[in-house]
Amino acid sequence: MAVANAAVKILMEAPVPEKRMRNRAATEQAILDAAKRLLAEEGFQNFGINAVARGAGCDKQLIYRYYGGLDGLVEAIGADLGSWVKDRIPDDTGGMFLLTYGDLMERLALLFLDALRADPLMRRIVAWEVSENSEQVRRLSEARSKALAGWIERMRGSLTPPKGIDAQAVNAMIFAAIQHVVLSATLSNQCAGLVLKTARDWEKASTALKRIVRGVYG
Amino acid sequence: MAVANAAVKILMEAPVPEKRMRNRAATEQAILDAAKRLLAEEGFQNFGINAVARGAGCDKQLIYRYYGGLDGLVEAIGADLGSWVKDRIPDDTGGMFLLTYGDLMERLALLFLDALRADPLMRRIVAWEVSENSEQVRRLSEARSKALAGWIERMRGSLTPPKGIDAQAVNAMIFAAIQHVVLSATLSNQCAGLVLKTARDWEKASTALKRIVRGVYG
DNA sequence: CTTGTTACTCACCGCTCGGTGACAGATTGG
DNA sequence: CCAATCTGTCACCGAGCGGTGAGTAACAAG
Repeated sequence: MAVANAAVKILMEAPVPEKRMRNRAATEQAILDAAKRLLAEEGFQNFGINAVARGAGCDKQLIYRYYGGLDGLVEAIGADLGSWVKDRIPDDTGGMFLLTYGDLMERLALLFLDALRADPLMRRIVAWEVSENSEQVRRLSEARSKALAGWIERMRGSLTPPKGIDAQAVNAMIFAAIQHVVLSATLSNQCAGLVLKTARDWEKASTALKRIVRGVYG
Repeated sequence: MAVANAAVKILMEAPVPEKRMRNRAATEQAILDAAKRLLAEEGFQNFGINAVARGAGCDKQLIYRYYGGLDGLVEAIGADLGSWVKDRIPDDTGGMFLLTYGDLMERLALLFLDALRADPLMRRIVAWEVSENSEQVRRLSEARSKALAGWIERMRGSLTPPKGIDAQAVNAMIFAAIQHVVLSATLSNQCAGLVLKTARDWEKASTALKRIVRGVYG
């Protein structure tokens, strides 16, 4: 029995020569990558110690040792979110000069829409934020909020909103709309009766978004 | 040991004379109520057969028998959602005549905002919709969508949107904004940097919403 | 080679989950 | 009266979860 098991073990491990080395840094990275991949692909529902360890191909004990458990790992994901800003800032303003606050917000809204559509991890985090209120998700939420605020700040330049308009409240509504539309469409290809499947459908959404922004800021 | 257990059992059951009767209809209702309560209060995360049975004070076997499992129970909740429409339709138009499509949409938006804020079950369902794509939530989502569409239809009357505007897309954005703002605020008292705690804060949100609607529809 | 330290694995714990089969007591029909 | 049916309870299954303590293999220093 023991002999047979040993034989099986050898046979199983033979075609896997690329065995991970004894390398703490690499293992930590593998764990973090697995966590992000798992969260992005499977969502927060089945996100747990066992699943991450399985995904990283190591023992869960290492997650406790290197990250202090799931909480610490989630925090590490949050820290990684800071890089989101850098990746999403285009070098130029898309060939147009942002003369007015309306120009800026229209561009920000469309950029954010596309960025969120293209980023499954960020989408899962947003969904998590509106579904749970644990300490974990609160820190993650804070990191995302900071990253987003920083992104907007860097894009804003010196433009200021028109007087007489509560831009913070209006912008919150606009960004809320984008987030919910993208989340809803990702899972069900529609939002509030509006089908969002083809590029043509999304054009409609963009147009509506522009119209809303322009309606408020001119 | 067995004798001691029996004694304990008698002692524990003694002060509970209000034993539920043998009454299938009442038990079914108790299960459904418990399910709705649980979903509304705890969210979909810990929503399961065991939890519902515990909440209803009966054995989970009865849920399988009477509803055919969790799926059937969720479907029953969805069927119940139809009553949402009736509860949320005010008899009058709030003392104002809805002369324009803008009037209508402003009123609908504000009504929907308040209704969602006041309805924890509906909020949990919306959060569920953007977090999971199981068959369960898809049916629930469909029921909610139908209820909402019917509600809007009955409020709309004979008003039609202005030409040249993709009202369906714009309205989807507006309703998406409301849903996300309410969800986010419920769990974290803020949305996209906008604090939403006091009635004063919510006034700001309402004002912004009105401004957006009026900006589009005049 | 010996001795520690570091990186990593394994076996096991208690618990809850969804799901099922067997059974007990009340009710009803003949 | 017995028998069937309905309502409800209970014990149990395998599986997966988060978490932990003990052990093992690689490496560096002496």
